Amino acid sequence: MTLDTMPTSFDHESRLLEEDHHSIRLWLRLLTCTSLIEARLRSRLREDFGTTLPRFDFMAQLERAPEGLTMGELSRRMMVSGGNISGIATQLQKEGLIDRNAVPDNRRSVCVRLTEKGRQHFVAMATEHEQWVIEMLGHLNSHDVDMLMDGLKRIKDALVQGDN
Amino acid sequence: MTLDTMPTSFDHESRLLEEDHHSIRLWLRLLTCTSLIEARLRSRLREDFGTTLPRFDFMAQLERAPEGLTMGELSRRMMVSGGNISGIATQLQKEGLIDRNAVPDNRRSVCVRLTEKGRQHFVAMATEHEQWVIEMLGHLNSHDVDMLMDGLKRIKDALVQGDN
DNA sequence: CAGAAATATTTTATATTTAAAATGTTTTTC
DNA sequence: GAAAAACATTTTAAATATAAAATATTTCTG
Repeated sequence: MTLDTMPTSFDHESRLLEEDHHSIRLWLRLLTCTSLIEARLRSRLREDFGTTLPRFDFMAQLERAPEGLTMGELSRRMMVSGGNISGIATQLQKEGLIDRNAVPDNRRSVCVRLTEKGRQHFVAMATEHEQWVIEMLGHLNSHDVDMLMDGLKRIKDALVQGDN
Repeated sequence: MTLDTMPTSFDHESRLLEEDHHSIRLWLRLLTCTSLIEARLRSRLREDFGTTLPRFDFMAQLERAPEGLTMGELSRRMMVSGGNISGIATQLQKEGLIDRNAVPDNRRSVCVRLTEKGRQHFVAMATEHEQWVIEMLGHLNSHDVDMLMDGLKRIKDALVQGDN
């Protein structure tokens, strides 16, 4: 390295260090917001409905797919392990909120659907759930929401893009 | 309700419904981004260092507080239960990465600190960890980062403000 | 200052989560 | 078409998480 390149090099270095911290700080703030919201939803679901967030999310996925989903598809959409899905499904089935059926053309797969009882149960919870989220995020003006949606989309796209 | 107020009322109604969905969609996107980042950090920590995210976070809190932290303070900062903190501390202490000392003026409290071995171990991990976060978020330009930091701060402040 | 209330941590019991192994099924490859 | 590879789910074992009870200490209150 020559003397006249050093300042430039240093400049890059310090700019890089700043960006490093920006990334970390953004990540920590993202994590804090998510944890705070999650904790509140979790305790409300427990208090008001005696259920858990994973169970609610499981049912939410099924409600959006009336024709049902395979265990693997649920695992991917909820971004949790297959074993986890398996455990939650066993519980919900025991309580008569979902059913598991064979898939005609693939005997490895299992198709999970909400039962009518499960659907009704979910709709009651979802109404409240939506209000809780609005209580927490509804104060943002549409400009802020759009900015956040946009920035987060950029993060999400980059993450699912460069997948590893 | 008179006929001439109906359109306005309907308008409010539909605008409200839209905002509802905006809140839910924002929350889901926030959760997706956090889950994706968390999953990747988790697997890298396991692959490269044979450790877990909670243990890393525990040590990260201590590294930022060289004078040490009480168990309760750790619990609050990490936003997890005291029992959880207690369990992780037992592990890390067994491995010689932290120590627990009495607090002079309050015999109920325990002061946890990184040992020198723990500090060195953490610094090695943190260097890599920072790079992983930069890989995931470093592509954002400073304008996007500022917007996100700002919007997230607004969310965070509202959450810790109206605490329940 | 004695009893009550609050605080800090640990322990216990239970549930959730993950990774990895096990099992069974389907597809690919040679 | 048989063996190998890939896929889908379940089971298992270990770590993590919570709430609630237990223990010990400190502060408050009358």
